[in-house]
Order: sequence, then structure tokens, then C-alpha cells
Amino acid sequence: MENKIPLPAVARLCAIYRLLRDLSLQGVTLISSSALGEMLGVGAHNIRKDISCLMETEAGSGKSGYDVKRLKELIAGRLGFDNEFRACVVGLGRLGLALVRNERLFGEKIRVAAGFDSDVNLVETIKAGIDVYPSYEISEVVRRLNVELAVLTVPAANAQECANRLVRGGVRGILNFTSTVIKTEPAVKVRNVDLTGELQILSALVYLGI
Amino acid sequence: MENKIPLPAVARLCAIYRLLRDLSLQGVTLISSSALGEMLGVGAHNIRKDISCLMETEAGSGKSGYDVKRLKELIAGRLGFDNEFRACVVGLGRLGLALVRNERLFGEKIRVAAGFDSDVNLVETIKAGIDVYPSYEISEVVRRLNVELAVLTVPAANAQECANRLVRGGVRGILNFTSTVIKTEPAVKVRNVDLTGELQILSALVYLGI
DNA sequence: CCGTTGTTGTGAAATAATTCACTATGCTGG
DNA sequence: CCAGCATAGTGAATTATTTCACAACAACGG
Repeated sequence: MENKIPLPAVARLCAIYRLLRDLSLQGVTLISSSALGEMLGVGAHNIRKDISCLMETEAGSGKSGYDVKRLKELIAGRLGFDNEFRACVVGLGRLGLALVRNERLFGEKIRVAAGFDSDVNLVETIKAGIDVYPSYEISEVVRRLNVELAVLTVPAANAQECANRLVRGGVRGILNFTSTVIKTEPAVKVRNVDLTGELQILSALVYLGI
Repeated sequence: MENKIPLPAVARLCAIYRLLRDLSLQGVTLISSSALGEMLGVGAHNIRKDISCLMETEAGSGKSGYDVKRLKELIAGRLGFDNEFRACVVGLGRLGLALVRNERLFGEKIRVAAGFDSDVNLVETIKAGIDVYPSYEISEVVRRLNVELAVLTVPAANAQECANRLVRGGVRGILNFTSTVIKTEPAVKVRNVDLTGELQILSALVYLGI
């Protein structure tokens, strides 16, 4: 229990965390596993199992369910949400800009410290209020600003090169929106979000009836 | 073998398909499972296993590897990529527009037949060349145009209502970019792409060292 | 004070997915 | 024509994940 949390469980715990944050703002103080499961579209078993992965102490007491505030803190502590992360966005095209402007993408603990693009004079980015640097400065700027996470939204042809620069600058995680598979040393975590593929997968699932 | 393809295999097969399409354009005619695996970042075993899921006839012959054209057609046939799908985009904010303008998102077989937004007079959408309708007409337009897939990029508060309208119009698959979990009858496939969550998950993975 | 109810936590079973090991086969070079 | 080799296909083993079943426990009502 102490050490390993299965990857799907990490993903669900993140969702639980965000849900708890919202509930907390609404003034909810207690919540049951079945209610959480209902809201997240997964079984109550699953919720309990996930939560049990990160417990050294008990989180829920007796009948009432989980204490929202306490569970939130438990997840945050175990998954590192208390640490501040600095992030950058590489590629300020339509998608990159849309992500930057979506304040919810970067929670209160993740700050956009820099943007990179081949075209530095983008009006939109100035409006978004982030500092923009040319792509060839990625390594240097990333290292100087201690950026640890990167969002990669460049054309496929440039993806690997930008990734190399990011890694050289010391980035530890890359959220890859490119349709390319990028290769890095294993210490750098890459998470692929393949928008192109998702619709195709959906059409296949519809066609097959899952 | 005939019937069920595991969901992760479907996702990988879609990726293989797109790769094959690119290879085909480059004039490659033969490819081995190990080369495919290398390019996609998965093991050769995995590739072979996935492909074996959709075979009634053999796809690769002897030494040379797979015939690119034939394998592409095999996947297309089995996963329904020959059928034309009509799609719509609900919510033409920054993200919705970015997706619409990304021609690669909608492959040659998926056509954007309509867009919906509360504000119909968006200049950008006119430039994008799609017909825009007000949100309250979703059900009717979707049914009239025979739209089967929907991309949902509205604010969380409107997500469930839009989904209901889509379903009422006869949509069979929804790609949900909302951070809400939407509930539908089980015949409608929903695929969630939680951009908000992805960065958080990445930060957790980095923090935990996977 | 005690049964009843609704809840968590968790070991164990079941299911799903990946990885492996091996056979068969066609291609290639000599 | 034959030996050697690189490859696909696949049943079996392994691993991962989900689901289940139930024990333990706190609150509540009478």
C-alpha cells in the first residue's frame, strides 16, 4: 500500500481531488464512496480501492462517509499537489493558445512560466499575459526558470526536436498533443493526448458497438 | 478472434492505421511488426497480437512483414473506416474552434456537418466554413443532417443538457472535452478527454516517479 | 443497552491485458 | 536446392486491474 499506486488509480484520484475541491466550495463536508462513484461514473468499490492505496491513516470514519477536507488533503499530500510546478507551453498555435487561455487547465498549483513559438510577436499571447520566447531558446529558458512540465502543441515535424530541447533544459514531464510518438530518456514522463486519434477511436467504437 | 477486440487494442489499431496511411504516401509497401512497434512506442508482440484480433485471412506473409496497403485496408474494413461519418461540434469557444480548424482531427471519412453555439454570429466560424446553428436547435439539426458523432466543448454547466439534446437527435458517439461526467443511455458511446486532468495526472506521475 | 443500518477497508476471486515462447513459413544467398 | 534467417501468428503464462464479499465499526432509534 505504501508504495505503488496503479496508473489508472492515479488518474481517478486526480478526478476525485478536483471533485472534492468543488464540493468543498459548495460547503459539502461529508461524502460517501457511492456518491463519489455516482458523480464520477465509476463503481463505489473502485473509489474505495483507490483511496485505500494512499492511506497510512484512515480517511473515512464509520457511517458518515469521507470528510471532504481531510480526503482532499490526503490526496494532495500523496500525489504532490501541494508542490508548485512551473509549466511551459511550446507551440502557440490555435490549440496551444486555447489551452493557455483555459485557466482551469493549470490548477492553482501549476503556473505557466513561459511560452515558446517560432513567431514571438503573437498578439494573442500578449493578451494572455505570458512571456513568449523563440523556440531556439527553449533549453536555456526552461533551465533558468526551473520549468518542470511542458505542454507540447507544435506541428508533428518539430515535435521530437522541441522535446529534445525541453529535456536538455531539465523538464521532467511532457504533455504531448502531437500525433508523433516522442522518444525521451525514461526518467522524463510523457503523456500522450492524441486528439486526432480520439475521434477515430470513437467512430470505431460506435461502429463495433464497443 | 472473430468478435471482440479489446479496447486498448482498438486504440492502438487506430494509431497503426494512421501510421500506415503516412507510410503509404511515402511509398513504403512493406513493414514489419517490429518497425511498427518502434514507431509507435510499443512492443512488436503487442502489434502482432492486435493485428491478429482482426484477421480471418492472413495479413503478413513469411519474412517480409506486412503489406502496407493490405493491412491498411484490413484495419479500415474491420473498424469501419470506410463508412462516412458525419460529426458536429458543440461549443465554438477557443477549444472548439481550434479543433474545427485542425483538419487532421477529422480524417477524410469524418465530415463536420454542423457547429452549435449560443452565439451564432462568430466571425471565426464563418471563416472556418461550417454552418453554425444555435444550441437550442441541436436535436432537430442533428437528426435532419444524420449526424452520428459529436464533439462537446461547452462549459461544464451546459454539458449534460447539450448531451441530452444530442442523444435525442440520434447521435451515437460523443467526444466529451468537458470536465463533467455526462450520463447517457448505454447505447451512446462517450469518450472523455479531460484536458484539465491530464496536466494534473502528469504532475502526479512526475512527483511519484510513475 | 442493543439491534439495525449504512459505511469503510481489504483480502480474495475474477477478469482483462500484456508479455512470452515457440512453431511454421517464406525469403535470401550461395 | 538447401541452410540459415527474419518474420508472423498464437496458445500459454504472467501481470495488472477491477470486482466482489465480507468483517469491522460508528451512528441512530427505540
